[in-house]
Amino acid sequence: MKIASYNINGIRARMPRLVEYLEEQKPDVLCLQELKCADDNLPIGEIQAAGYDGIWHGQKGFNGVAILTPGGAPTLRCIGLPGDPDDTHSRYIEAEVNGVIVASIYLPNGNPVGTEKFAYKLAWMDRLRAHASELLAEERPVVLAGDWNVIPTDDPDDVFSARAMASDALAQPESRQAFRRILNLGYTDAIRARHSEGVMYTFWDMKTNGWERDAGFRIDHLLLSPQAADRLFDAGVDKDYRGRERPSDHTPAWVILDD
DNA sequence: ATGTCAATACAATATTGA
Repeated sequence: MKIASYNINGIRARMPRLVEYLEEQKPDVLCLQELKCADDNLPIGEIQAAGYDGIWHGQKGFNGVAILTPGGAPTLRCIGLPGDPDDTHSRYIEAEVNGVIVASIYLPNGNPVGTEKFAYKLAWMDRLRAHASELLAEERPVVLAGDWNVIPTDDPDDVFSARAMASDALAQPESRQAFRRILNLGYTDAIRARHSEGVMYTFWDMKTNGWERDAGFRIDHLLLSPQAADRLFDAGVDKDYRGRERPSDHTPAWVILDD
């Protein structure tokens, strides 16, 4: 069972990349982030024409998450992260697919540090930790997949330049601690479980010509509950989609679980 | 290294968010 996560950065603008990914990689589950699209404007017909269906939580202009599966939509478990009824951002959707609980997460970016945006990021991560803890109590396979907007370490295998990112919300000690606190509940970072060393970037900035310089970092993660980690067969990053025509600034990351 | 890109409001360019 291949479960992939792809920050698509505008689903309507990226439909060629999305359809190509579905047809070439044939994921059993694809978690999408940054749809930048209202619910009614999602091009579900083209997705269905590619043999997939889905559930989604869109938003006009920015944010938006979805979970796609072949041969019919997955079973929806929840839309929106519990814990703050006033949160209007579409950043969380959760489904069940073949006995596996799968979440598509678009964690707040949090820049610039020191503003309400950074506070929102940390508060959102607190809520995510609380929910992740409740999911663990179910003692079932859980995959928390998405754009976590956290560079886990200063290791060159995680970030092209720790110095360049030192004042960025993605690399702050508070962001990293909040990420570790979720891991420390008992989740496994699937990419590093399978590749303890090696460059595994998932994002290259468009502003700074990051792709051409290989100035990337690792912010798309799939966290596995113990029951999912028991079944971890492989994990990786489909790097070449970042180099294609009109790409997203992210590239997909994935896990394969034993059936 | 202050650059690119998508979406929106608006109606050719500016703003927002990343």
